[in-house]
Order: sequence, then C-alpha cells, then structure tokens
Amino acid sequence: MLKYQEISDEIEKYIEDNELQQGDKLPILETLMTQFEASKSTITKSLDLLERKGVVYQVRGSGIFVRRHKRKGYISLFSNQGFKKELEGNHLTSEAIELEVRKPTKEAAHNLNIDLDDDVYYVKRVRYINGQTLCLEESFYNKSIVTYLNKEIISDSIFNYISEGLGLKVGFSDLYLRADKLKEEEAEYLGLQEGDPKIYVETIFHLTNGQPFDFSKISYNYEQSHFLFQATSHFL
Amino acid sequence: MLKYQEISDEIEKYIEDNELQQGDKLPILETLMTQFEASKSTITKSLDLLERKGVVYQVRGSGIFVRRHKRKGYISLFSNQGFKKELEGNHLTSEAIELEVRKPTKEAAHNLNIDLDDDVYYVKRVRYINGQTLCLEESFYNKSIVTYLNKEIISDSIFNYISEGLGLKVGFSDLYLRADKLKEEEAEYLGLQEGDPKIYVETIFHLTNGQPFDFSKISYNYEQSHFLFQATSHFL
DNA sequence: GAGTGGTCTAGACCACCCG
DNA sequence: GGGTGGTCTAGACCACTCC
Repeated sequence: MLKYQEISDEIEKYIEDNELQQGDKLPILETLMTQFEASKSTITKSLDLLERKGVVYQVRGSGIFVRRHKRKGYISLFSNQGFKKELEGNHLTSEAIELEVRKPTKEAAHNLNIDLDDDVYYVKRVRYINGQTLCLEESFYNKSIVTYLNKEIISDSIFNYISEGLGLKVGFSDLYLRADKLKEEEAEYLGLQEGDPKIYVETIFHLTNGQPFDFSKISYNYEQSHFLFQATSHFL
Repeated sequence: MLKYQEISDEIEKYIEDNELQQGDKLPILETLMTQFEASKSTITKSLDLLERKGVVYQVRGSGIFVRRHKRKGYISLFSNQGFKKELEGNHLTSEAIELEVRKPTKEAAHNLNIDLDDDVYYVKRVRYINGQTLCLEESFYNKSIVTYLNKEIISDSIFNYISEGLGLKVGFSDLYLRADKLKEEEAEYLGLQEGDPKIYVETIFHLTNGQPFDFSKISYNYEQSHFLFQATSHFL
C-alpha cells in the first residue's frame, strides 16, 4: 500500500468516525507531517487525493476543511469501476438475461478497437437497487482480454472479477451521457412505460495500458437514478 | 502563471497542433525535463493535470500516451465554470427572462447556507447553442457575495463576470443530476412537448474558501444535451 | 506580521514493461 | 536488464489569510 494512499484513507476515516461537518477544520500540514511521519509533499498528495474525491478543500493561508454534500441517495458515477461504495446501505443485484460469445456489432468493434471477426462476450442484464430496477445494461467485452465469463460472475460484480480474478488493471473510461425516451422493450425490463424518460449512458473502459476492453450501453430508470458529481475547478 | 500550468498548456497545445491520435507516444519524462527546464516533480504535476483532463495517460515502465475520445458534439460538464471551451465551434448565447433581487426560497436558502431574509439575485434565462434551445436555468446568487448583476451581464457569461469583474475565485461545485419529464412551462421555453424527457441538474458553486454563492436549477433539452465525462481510476 | 498552504528543486530508490 | 514512470524526502522560497 502506498504511503499517500494510506494517509489519505486514514484521514478520510478520521472524518467519517468523528462525523465532521462541512467547514470543520483539520489539523494543519505540519501537524499531519509529524503525525504521519511523512514529508510535506506526501501529505500534500494525500490531501489532493481527498480534494478530488470531494472530501476536503484546502484554502491557502487558512487551513484544510471538510467538504460534505448535503444529499443522500445519489450515486457517484465515477469510481474504480462503474459504481461506488457510496451505495452504503444500498443493495445492488443483477439478473443475467443473456450471455454469449459472438461477433461484435460495427459500433462495438469501433469502440473496442477490434475487427468485426474478433470475438466478444455479449452480456445483457438488468440491475436492481434495493429491489427496484436500476438499469438495463448491454456490454461487449473484448474476449482476447476478458477471456472467460459465466452466469455466476455476471450476476455478481464483473469488475471485481476482472481485477481480482483476471488480474487486469482498469485505467480510465470515457462516458457519454444523454436523456432519451424509453423504447418498448426497455420499458418492459425496467417496469416503466414506453416513452418515459431514461438516462442513456455509453461507456468505454480501458486498461491502464490504454487498451479498451469493455463497451457498455446502459439505460437507467429515471426514478432510481440520481447522480452526483463533485468538481474542483483547479484540477481542470 | 504557474510553471506546471504553463508546461501543461504547452504540451496540450503541442498535441492539438500536431493532431496526435489516441495511443501516440509523447517524449519521455527526462526529455520533457530538459526541454522545459523543470524538475521531475514539476513535469509529473503537469502530466497529472493532463491526465485528469483526459488528454494523456501514463503507463509505468512504458511511456506517456495521447488520449482522445471518439465523439464530437459532447459537452464536458466540468470546467472552471459551467461549461468548457470544448464547445469549440459552438455558439453559446443566453436570453434573460427574469432578473431581480428577492428573498430566497427555503430550498435556495438551505443550499446557499443563508437566512430566509438575506437577499439573493434571482436569474432566469434560456440558453441557446447554435440557435437551438439548450436549457432553461434558474439561479440564486448570494447577494452579499455577488453584489451586482444586470441584464447585460447575464446575457453573457456570468462566471466570466464573477471571476474577472468581481475578482471572486471559484473553488468547487456539487452537481446533482437526474432525468425527468418536462413540465408544461419548461417545455414551452425549450420548444418541446410536455412530458418529453429532460436532464435536470442542480448545482451549488462554492468559492475557494468554501462559501456557496450560486444555487442553480437547470433543465436541459434532451435533444441538444450530450455530456461527456472522462474518468481516471487511480485518481479516485 | 504570524500562520498556513502551494510551488519548485535535486536526488535517492522503487516498480513495472518489454525485448 | 535497460528504459521509463512513480514515490518519497528535505528544504528553500512564495502567496494568501486573518488578526
């Protein structure tokens, strides 16, 4: 475990455990340096991490403060994988509808950067949150990277399996989001009416070496899908 | 201008100018160090910035590579302000519908962290992209921070005025996003039908010192609003 | 002006990729 | 094993805030 990671985690845990609120002041840099026996740069790196996670904000000449958003029940779209632990008390399950090896569509081949006669795993599933339909998901996995999948795996967390089971390292993803109307088939799976709104997301996941391995098309149930984004201007 | 900022900008410009594509390799760290006469840490910081902006990805033991997303016409929701220059050739205008000083709603007061008898600027406007309606926006500005607004300012870029004109420093924002159905009045402003989908976003903007100064409620035209998010797993 | 965070450097050492 | 990024340190100096 990296030192700055550990420190970052500890500080976050400290905030959680003591239920600190927005605006509460954390110890100053120097204190943290001695407390964690780390150099200034390392502490700074830990704090930058927390700042990007939306946990703290730093004010030059003043101090380090706790940042809290005010709403519960919102899903943070970013994370190592698709979702975040922020789902706290929420129960996430999946129902597999389809799973097979096939040739990619033109669209999938283009997004995965493979040929039309390469193999992909095609996965279709409905995901539930606390028993409610959350989304309908169609995914294409580059089979030369994700070499094996079965029903059991895709009913659980695919990304867990990919990193733990296959030892692959997920690097970055491009996520395209818009709203649209539900088609009849989608509405049926989600338990909504045709023409109802949906949030429609396409995502391309890449390994750390830049290779795309997963192209997914997801239609979200608009009643269940509340997303949170926390931005910090000087990181952009 | 900070050194790491400058270097970051120059590298980005270099990529643009030479139309480098996804996977193209950049010079190695040592080359960049001598070329920009900077230390390793500074170059690293520049590259981290670019990585978070989705411009490059770094592979340990291998090199630094260009990252490109494949789609045009998507808006990056993050930036110093509401939008990004990524709007490249796109023309963004605003039509002011309402502008007045008033008392905040309970909701606005809560989100801005002020009292019900404090003053806010209430701004309502429709924003257009290339002549099409993009969104309907209602904003509440804490008047003790944003001390003055007029029709001219709000027809242009409010955030530009806030940072340049008022000298305020925007720090971070919380953004809540979901889909819903358009109400009659909203549909009218956007030129759509009642019941059509919308992307509905509420945002709270804070100064660098953590003070919230803007609470906005925005309904996006689903036909025009395509959002792009670029995530990098190890920054979360 | 004291307190506090941010930038930048030089250099040591570690970890991963690839031929 | 050579090439290349990533982590970490100690310390100098700068910039902002707040009393």
